[in-house]
Amino acid sequence: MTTRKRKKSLLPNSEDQTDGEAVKIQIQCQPDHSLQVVHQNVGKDESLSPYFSTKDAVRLDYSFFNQPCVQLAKAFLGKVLVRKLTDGTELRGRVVETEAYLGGEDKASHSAGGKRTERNAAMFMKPGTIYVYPIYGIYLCMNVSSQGEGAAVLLRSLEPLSGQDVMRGLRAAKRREGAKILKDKELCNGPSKLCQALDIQRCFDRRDLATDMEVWLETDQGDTIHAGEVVSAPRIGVESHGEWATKPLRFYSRGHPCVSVLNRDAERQMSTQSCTDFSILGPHIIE
DNA sequence: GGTGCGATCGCCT
DNA sequence: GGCGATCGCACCG
Repeated sequence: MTTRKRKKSLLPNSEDQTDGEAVKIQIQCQPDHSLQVVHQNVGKDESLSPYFSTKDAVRLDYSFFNQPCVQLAKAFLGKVLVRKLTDGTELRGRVVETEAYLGGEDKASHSAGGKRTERNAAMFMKPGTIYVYPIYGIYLCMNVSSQGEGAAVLLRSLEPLSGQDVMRGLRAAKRREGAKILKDKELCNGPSKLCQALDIQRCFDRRDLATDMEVWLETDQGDTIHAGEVVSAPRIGVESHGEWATKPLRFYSRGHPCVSVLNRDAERQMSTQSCTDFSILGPHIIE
């Protein structure tokens, strides 16, 4: 068995973003599980947009979001979340950690028991609908509804790919003066952190990730996650919900430095498991 | 690095 | 009136 070490330097840093010229950065998983950093200069006229798909990046539509919750939560891993600010700046981050909230019998879900309120209405809307809600009075979390009544996927962590300096500024605005400068891997390593870093606001609630002009999801050549690299673990912060607290409905990219909380037990268990458990594979995951 | 604790307020009962 | 799908920071080893 080989173990993969991901060096810090693999994370693109702010120097990769040059003034006035877009630089597209990808970290690609190679067939041998190694990683390759790819830089591409993208002229202004060719800047990526929802209406400009290159062979490298393609916007995902309703058909992607219209899949069962657990499957969608895994399928999100490796995809690129893009946030276009009003000044045209595009912030990009690759999804490395998600959680599935199933609704119905899932007691940890805001929509448990089919409970529908003004707050969680987006969870019952069509797959791809964004559900943004405030938590602890001061933070926001971003979910995306999936197939299934009241089911949604919580986006927990991103690997910043471009716009890191803007993200740093957005994050710093919420922190005390004199706080240490955040490293790239600290910009989006938590559900509320990614909302701050990408300027996802409350008003994004109920918007459609498949068609919105300011936020969308892309697939690119670097988004393939190998099944053996996906950790399934209990969700974070739902300890009070009995047996549902222990179900392995959190998914993250193993060994990735941007994951918010590691679960060493789950990682150890999968090391001893056969890699032939195809039941956990999403459609984009290859062996 | 890991752990413990306080902040802070909308939502729901 | 109580709680929470979190975070930052101080403290400890």
